[in-house]
Formats: sequence, structure tokens, C-alpha cells
Amino acid sequence: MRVNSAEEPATAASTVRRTQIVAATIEVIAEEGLAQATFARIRQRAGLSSTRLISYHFAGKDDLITAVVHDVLDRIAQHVGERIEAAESAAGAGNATAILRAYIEGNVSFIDTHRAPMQALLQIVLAAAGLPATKGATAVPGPQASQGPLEGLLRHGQATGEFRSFDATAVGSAIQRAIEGLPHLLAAEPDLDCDNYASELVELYLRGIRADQR
Amino acid sequence: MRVNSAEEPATAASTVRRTQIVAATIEVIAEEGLAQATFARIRQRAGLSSTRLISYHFAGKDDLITAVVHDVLDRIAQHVGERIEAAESAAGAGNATAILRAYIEGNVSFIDTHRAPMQALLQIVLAAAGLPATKGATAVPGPQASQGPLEGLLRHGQATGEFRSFDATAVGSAIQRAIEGLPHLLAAEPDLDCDNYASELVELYLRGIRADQR
Amino acid sequence: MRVNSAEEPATAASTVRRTQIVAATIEVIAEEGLAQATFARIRQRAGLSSTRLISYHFAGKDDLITAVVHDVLDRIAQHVGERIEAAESAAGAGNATAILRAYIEGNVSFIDTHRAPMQALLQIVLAAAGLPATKGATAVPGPQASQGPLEGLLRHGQATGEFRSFDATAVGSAIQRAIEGLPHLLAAEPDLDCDNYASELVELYLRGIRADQR
Amino acid sequence: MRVNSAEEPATAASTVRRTQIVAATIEVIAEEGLAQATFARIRQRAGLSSTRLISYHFAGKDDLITAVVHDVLDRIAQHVGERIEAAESAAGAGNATAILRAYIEGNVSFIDTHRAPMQALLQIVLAAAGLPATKGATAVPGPQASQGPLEGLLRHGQATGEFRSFDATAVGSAIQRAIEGLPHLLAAEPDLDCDNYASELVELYLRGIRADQR
DNA sequence: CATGAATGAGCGTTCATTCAT
DNA sequence: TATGAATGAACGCTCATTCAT
Repeated sequence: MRVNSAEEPATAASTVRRTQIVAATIEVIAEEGLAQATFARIRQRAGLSSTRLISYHFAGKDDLITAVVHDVLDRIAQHVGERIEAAESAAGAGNATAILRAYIEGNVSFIDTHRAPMQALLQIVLAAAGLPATKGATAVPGPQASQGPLEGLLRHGQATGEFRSFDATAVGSAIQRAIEGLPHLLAAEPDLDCDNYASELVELYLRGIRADQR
Repeated sequence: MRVNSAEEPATAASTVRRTQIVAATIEVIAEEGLAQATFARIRQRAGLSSTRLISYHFAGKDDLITAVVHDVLDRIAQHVGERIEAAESAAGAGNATAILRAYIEGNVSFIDTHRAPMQALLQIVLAAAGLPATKGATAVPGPQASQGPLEGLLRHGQATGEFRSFDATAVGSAIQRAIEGLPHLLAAEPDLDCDNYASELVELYLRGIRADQR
Repeated sequence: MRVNSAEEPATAASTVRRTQIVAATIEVIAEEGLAQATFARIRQRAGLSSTRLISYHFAGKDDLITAVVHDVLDRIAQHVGERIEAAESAAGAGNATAILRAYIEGNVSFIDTHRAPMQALLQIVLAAAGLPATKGATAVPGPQASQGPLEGLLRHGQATGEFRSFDATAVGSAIQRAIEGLPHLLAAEPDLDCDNYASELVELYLRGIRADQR
Repeated sequence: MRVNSAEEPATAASTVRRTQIVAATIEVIAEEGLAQATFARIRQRAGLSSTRLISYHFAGKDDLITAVVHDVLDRIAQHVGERIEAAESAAGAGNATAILRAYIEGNVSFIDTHRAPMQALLQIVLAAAGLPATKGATAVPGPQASQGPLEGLLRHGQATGEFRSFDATAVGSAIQRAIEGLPHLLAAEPDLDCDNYASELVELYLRGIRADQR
């Protein structure tokens, strides 16, 4: 996804370089933190001859970070989207319970198998949150951006009668936050059982939001 | 709390200055972000004559950030501790349900009424998470540090039969993350009803973890 | 001689800049002392636009000082080497007396004609001597480094019977120190007759070490 | 020896403090080098509460360094003076050969038994040498200052006929430099036999300068 | 006699970026 | 498309010193 490129056209060679630089940036952020992700460090990691290559392929640091965010966000969207589609095929389109389960499991499995990109994304998003909305254009979407889908899904479940009445914004945020907490847990305990974590989350939130039986 | 001071003793005048500098640092981090919290910016905010005053009262930047973390953590502990004690007085010591409710409500009310310190704390803690654990001594506690009390409380509730069987680490992390998500919500919508948010969280998680009725 | 360069490759233009910066550093150290040889002072002396040029071409201050040392040491080695070769051609290879004379005269003439580089070298070497041997790698050779060749030469002369029996380490050190004392003498009296100083040294030490006549 | 004191009188307590600070300064210079001998480091080493004590007892850094130099110089003068007097008692007043021997042996034995003060002195003197003679007053005597006595002694020996004709300045400098080379040798090899070093030097220079036998 | 507090200047270093091929 | 060279601004930190008790 090309959003905000620099002084150069979108040739094949250029795309390869951009991809290489984005990948190196993700690795540096994941391993050393956002503050250490300087052009010098990225250049070194990517094996580039000069930081000038980075400035050449990206309009600036903001542009590079934005590219990283979109790269990871796109991969999450595809990964989770596939699982939701499969769930809808199996349980019937519009089954909010099944979709929520697929959403949680899909996100957790992505985090489990894409730890570096996920660490990088969270570092960026969490650092950007709470900053003054400078420069008109918000390059990095706040953490609430990815909660949009959840909130809509919850409202849908309430409409179908699967879920009880609650504040969809608050609950959506809580679920999204719990999912995003996994990388921190993994940082402390890399061998954590992620399938179990997903199951626990599904059970916890399904019990928390399902309509009362009568 | 004086932990790691600089080249100076712990006199009254010194404590005043340290408090002043910590307060200014919190404001700068909350409003402009951790990366912008430079000595120059803090000096300006605190109305100091020179950044040398900061180096004089703190051993270095790490020492200052550590002081900020401990300052906020202490205030949270006191605020939440008082509410938990009150809950135990009312509902009886060891009532896990009441304590959890007080924990959530206490944290949320602190976040509501201490937005800048909370923003600052989260910025620091989240930036420190995922960094390589250098130097043996971890000055800044990871986000998992504040989840300890919750995990213990949940296990206690399981022991008393109030809560069902679940993974206390996973659920504790989920609840803590949901609480910590509030500042981000507030950043997007400052007028959000925090009491309602607390109620929603209490309802969500109590339903999610209470023992099955028969 | 490129040993420990910075973030840049070894192009021709780069070599010119490095040489320019090394030359300016030598001048500053010689005239104002090692402690005054700051990047700001060197920048000014070399007529550079920014101290950033120094950091750009050298990995840091240590790298710059190391480059200065190697630069001067190389020039000494070449200057003295040529005179020793000439002496061996004239007096026959392996004539220790002739080589010693050439060594002393070569060093003295170098000192006479390269006063600033020599002052700079001594400032660096003498400041480094007596420091705790940190970091395994000693970037700056101690003053004993340049005494190696002398000690070997003296032993050779003892083997050929030209020189009497004595402690070659002690005598080698004494001679080397006497040579290195010349810059201090010149600092006090710039017009001092260096040829005479060399003659006095040759006479003094040849009398001191030659084998007894019988 | 009080030369250039600060804003305070010469009471007994003051003298004790001055002595303590000078001693700490010597230790720091000897062990860490002149450049590391900052007020902060000296304060730490001497166990003082504030660097203000240093400024209080000495007019400034130059004054402190000057005090160090004079302290060591005085101790050398006393140590060597005693040995020269003893030599004159034994060999007869004015025996240049015996005095030169006592001078070398006295200096070497002082260096052997006062390594830290000697290291400190050399660090200061060698760093000061070659600097522009700023500020009218030369606080630190150049290395040539301590060669004065030697030069006079050599001329005396030439007058009595004990020594041959040579340039007393050059030879005096050479001998003094050889003596001052011992600390460097000791830094590299602390267990070096200093008595032997003195013997070698005496033999070397006596052979080098004594009048030709006929 | 001692000391905590404060201070401006300067340190080496690193930053993202621009210029000129 | 790529690159080395250059750049001013800012970084945290340390310096010797002065002020005010």
C-alpha cells in the first residue's frame, strides 16, 4: 500500500527497496524500541550504504512510520478477515458470537506468529496516542481506529439478540485492549500458550456480554 | 519517595525542587509525549533558569523518569488502597467481588481525576515494555507489574468460590489492560462518562468470571 | 593509514578531509594543549562549517586522536627509516654504532623539522601513559612502544661486541627519553642548535655503552 | 608550603583540610589521569560533602594543581637533598661524581617509594609543557626547572676536572629525562628492580661524561 | 569552617535532512 | 536509482565556579 511516497515513482525496484526498509524498521523497533529506530540504525539493519536511501524512498521519518503501520495493519486485516469469512461460512453470515470468536482467535494467532511486526505496531500506536493532533493530517491512526470493527460487531450482536445491552464503545475498547495486551505477556513469557489465551478471552467475554438466558 | 538521587542530600528545599521538576516532567510527557520530554522542555515548563538544575537534583534522565514512575505509582496505590479498604469495611474483609469492584472503580476514578500523571505513566511504561532487559536492574516496572495484585485477587476469589475456574494470569491481564485503555479513550473524548465506564467494566468482568449459578 | 573510520567509506575526497582535520588537530594540540583540543576548536582551526564534519569522518574523539598518533608515528618511522638505511649503506649492514647514530640523528632532525606534530604526539602519549589499561584494546601505544627498536639495536650491538654489557631495557629507555626531551627544550628555547644536541647525545651514549678498549 | 591560598587564613584545621585535598588529588591523578581529576572526582575520593570545600580552601583549580606540584617537589627536594648531603659527608664536599651518583640514586629511590605522587607530578608537568605561557604567572614550573640543579652540578664537575667537556644543558636534560622515564617503566612493569635501574643509569652516564684518562 | 543550591558555558555525540553528483 | 558529503540543531551531561547561608 503506497500512501505518501517521496520524490520517486512506483517502479518495481523501488517497491522492493521500500519493502526492505519497512522490514528493517519493524525489526529495529521490535527489538530496540521506537526511540532507537533512527535512520542510522535502520540503515545498518537493512545493510544500506547510506541513510540517503531512506530519505529517497520515503518523504521523511513520518512517512516511513506511516508505511510501517499500514503494512502491519494490512497484514492483520487480511489474516483476521480470512478467519472471519471462514467462521461466517461455517456458522452462517451474521452470527455475531462466531464472528467475535473468530476475531479474537484471529488476532491472537496473528500476534503469536508475527511478534516483531506486532511489537512495532504497538510501540508506534501507543507512542502516538495522547499526542497533540499536530499538522492537520493524522498519519498514525490512534488505537481506537482498530476498535471500530469490534464496536460495530458488538452492536450487531445486540441487534440480533445474541448479546445483552451494554456500552458497545466501552466493551469494544476493553476487548481490543485485552488482545493488545498479549504482546506484553509474550515479552515476559515467550513460550506462553496463545491458543489457551484466546480460549480464555473468548470464554471471558462471551460470558460477559451474552444475553441472559430465561 | 527518594530512590536514586544525584549529587545532593535529601533536604527540605531539595525535596521541593525535585517535586517541582517531577511535576513539570509529568505535564510535558502528558501533553507532548515522552520523546519531547527533554531537559530543555522541562526546564522551560518548570520555569527553571538552567537544565543544570535537573542534573543537579537527579542523577540523570533515567533517574528523573524513575522518580516520575514512582511518584504516580505511589499515588495510585494510595488512592486505590483507600477504596479497597473502604470496600472491605462495608462488604467484609476478603470479599473478592467487592474488592474487584473497588479496584476497578478506584483505578478508573484515579485516571479520571489525574489524567496527566496517568498519561505520563502509560507513556513511560509502554515505551519501556518490549525493550531488551539491559543492565540487570529494571528501573521502570513493566506493565505486568501492576497486574500482580489483580492476579492474586482473582485466585483468592476462585478459592472462596466466588469466581469460576479460569486462567488468572490471562484474565488479570485482560482486566488491567481494559483499565489502562481508559486514558486513550479520554484522549479521544475528554468528556466521556467515567463512572459509566467503570460500571460497564465491573458488569462485564463480574459476569465473565463469577461462578455459575445452579 | 585508515584504521578505525566512522560512518563513511574510504573515498579520495574523504581522505582529503580526514587529512585536513588531522592536521588541524595537530596544530591545536601543539599550540594549546591536548585538553584544549575540542571539536569546536578544531572546527575553527580547520575552517570547517560544523563540528559535525569531524564526527562524520571519524567515529569519535578517540578515533581522531588515534588517527593523529598513527599519522605522526608513520612519518617518524619513514624519516628515521630512510636515515638508518643510508647509514647501513655507508657503514655496512649491521653496524650497531652507525645505526644508533643514525637513529638519534634521524629522530632529532625529525623533531627539529616537525615540531608541532611531535609536540602533539608527546602530549597524547604522555597523557595516555599511566592511565588504567581500559577496554583491552589500547588505541594509543605507550611511550615504551617506540623504545622497542632501540632495545633490539642495543642487544645487537652487544652481540657484535661493539657495546659493553648492560641492561638494554634500561639504557634503551634512557636514550629514548633523552630524544623525547628535545621538544621540551625547544619549547623553552626555539633557536636551540639541534645538530649540536644530536652530536652531544651520540657522544654521550656512545661513550656510555661502547665496549671497553683493552 | 603555602603559596597562593584562597579566601581563608592559615589555621591548623585549614592546613589539615588542604593536606587531605592535595592527597586525594594526587591519588586521583595517579590512578585516573589528569583529565579525570575534576572537583567532583576529588570530592568523592577525599570523602568531602561538597566540591565547595575545594573552592573554599584553594583559589581555584590552578591553585590546587600548583599546591600538588609544590607538595611533591618539596618532598623530592628533601629526599634527594638528604642523600646528597650524606654523599658529601662521605666523599668530601664538592665531589661531583659522588653527588651525581647520589642525585640519581636519590631520585630513583624516591620514585620507587612514592609512585603515586610521582605519577601525578609528571602528568601535571608534562601537560603544562608546551602550553602557551598564559597569564603572566607560570604556576607550574616546566620540566626544565628540575634540570637546573643537574646542569649546575655538571658544570661544577667540568670545573673540577672530573667530567669531560660537553654541553651541560643537553646532557643535564638527558639525565633528567632518563630519571623521569622510570615511572613509565614502572607503569608497564611494577616489579622492576629500581636499584639496578639506578646502577645502570649511574654507570651509563658516568662513563658518558667522565674525563678521558690519559 | 562548612555546605547545599544554583549556574552558564561547553563537552562529545546524534538527529533527520539537504546538496550535488 | 543510488550515493557520499555536508549540515545546524538539539541531545544529555559535566565543568569549575558563585551565592547565600
